[in-house]
Amino acid sequence: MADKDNAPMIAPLQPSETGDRPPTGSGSPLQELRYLILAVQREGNRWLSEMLRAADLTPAQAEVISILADREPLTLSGLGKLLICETGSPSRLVNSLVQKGFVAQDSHQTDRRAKLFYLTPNGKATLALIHKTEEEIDGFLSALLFDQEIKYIRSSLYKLLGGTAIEQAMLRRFGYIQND
Amino acid sequence: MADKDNAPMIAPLQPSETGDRPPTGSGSPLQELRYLILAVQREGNRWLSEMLRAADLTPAQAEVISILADREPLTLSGLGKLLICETGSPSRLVNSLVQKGFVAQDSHQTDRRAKLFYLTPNGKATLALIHKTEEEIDGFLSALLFDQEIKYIRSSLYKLLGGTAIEQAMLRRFGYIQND
DNA sequence: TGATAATATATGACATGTCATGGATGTTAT
DNA sequence: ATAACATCCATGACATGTCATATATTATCA
Repeated sequence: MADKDNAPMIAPLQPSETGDRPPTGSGSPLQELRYLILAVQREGNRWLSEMLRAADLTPAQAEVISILADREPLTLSGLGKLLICETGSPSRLVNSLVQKGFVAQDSHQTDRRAKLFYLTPNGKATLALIHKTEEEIDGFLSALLFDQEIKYIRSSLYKLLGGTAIEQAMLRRFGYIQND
Repeated sequence: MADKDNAPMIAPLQPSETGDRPPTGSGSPLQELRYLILAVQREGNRWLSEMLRAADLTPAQAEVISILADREPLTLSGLGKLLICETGSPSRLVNSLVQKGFVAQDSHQTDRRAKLFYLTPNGKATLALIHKTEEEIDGFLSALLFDQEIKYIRSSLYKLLGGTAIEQAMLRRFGYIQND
């Protein structure tokens, strides 16, 4: 619009709102991939937030409830080794669920430093929406991606996690590692 | 404190730290994919943070500088249409860069609501590290992924963004849309 | 023109994510 | 036993991300 192909030295008088595309294409395909992963994560998180709002849950909180439903009781430390959304010990995240009445705690039998967290009945009640949400996501993904594509992406992305702590969390969560 | 009626019926005598793997495998391959994307994004962001810390920049701040380097001057609104890391108008994000002296602003010629932001010399100086960081990421990705894998992932992930605002941002950033 | 809607920006509010620190408790090595 | 070390947890600090709201300015149109 504002740019003429034969007037490269002259700054546009009415610059387009998002500027001109850089001449060389500053983004390599690899940078594009990096931002693409960011974009999908962000967009997915917004969608998830919206769906979980009906249960007064954030995506991170829903991940905690989901994990507890499968493996309670867990300590903060154990939970931290399973969470993908956050590293370290999820003190505040779990506390927000205690505040909401979805999670309660017991003292640990043999380690007075640790607490054991488990779902309350109200917490378990949120599982209906969480599972419905997960199914909706499954439906969305399987409508857009062939099984073969999913396998390719899965194998490629696992390569990128090679050797990291979060890879261990993924493997613990999805069945390749029994425990720790 | 000890046992409530909603506590698990049988407390494991020696619970493993991360609990037992759920019998049915609660995560479908599609849920695994969802968490995998989250995991890669998180791990990448931590790595990026670490590398950019030498320039006192966060990943989001580096994205702003990168975009401005290619397309300055931009308004907040124009920048917001190009940013992947954040939706809406990045007031606070850009302000943090003004505070650090990496970005300055002019008044817009024809719209008194808008401001035009551009890089200061100090801001341009950070591009050396930003580009070095991007090259390091490119090297990492190309060492682990074949070109064909990158194409597959790219095409699959773009499908997931179909019709969203962030897809427009990706297209504007990476050359499929000239302007707006 | 005048009223209405749309846009650009700023900011409060809230919940993350990440790192660092510190206190309490448990484990290990001597 | 005990001193050194490691682990569990809580919390302060900082920068996001997201949404909602408020204000100023511009665009639209009856």
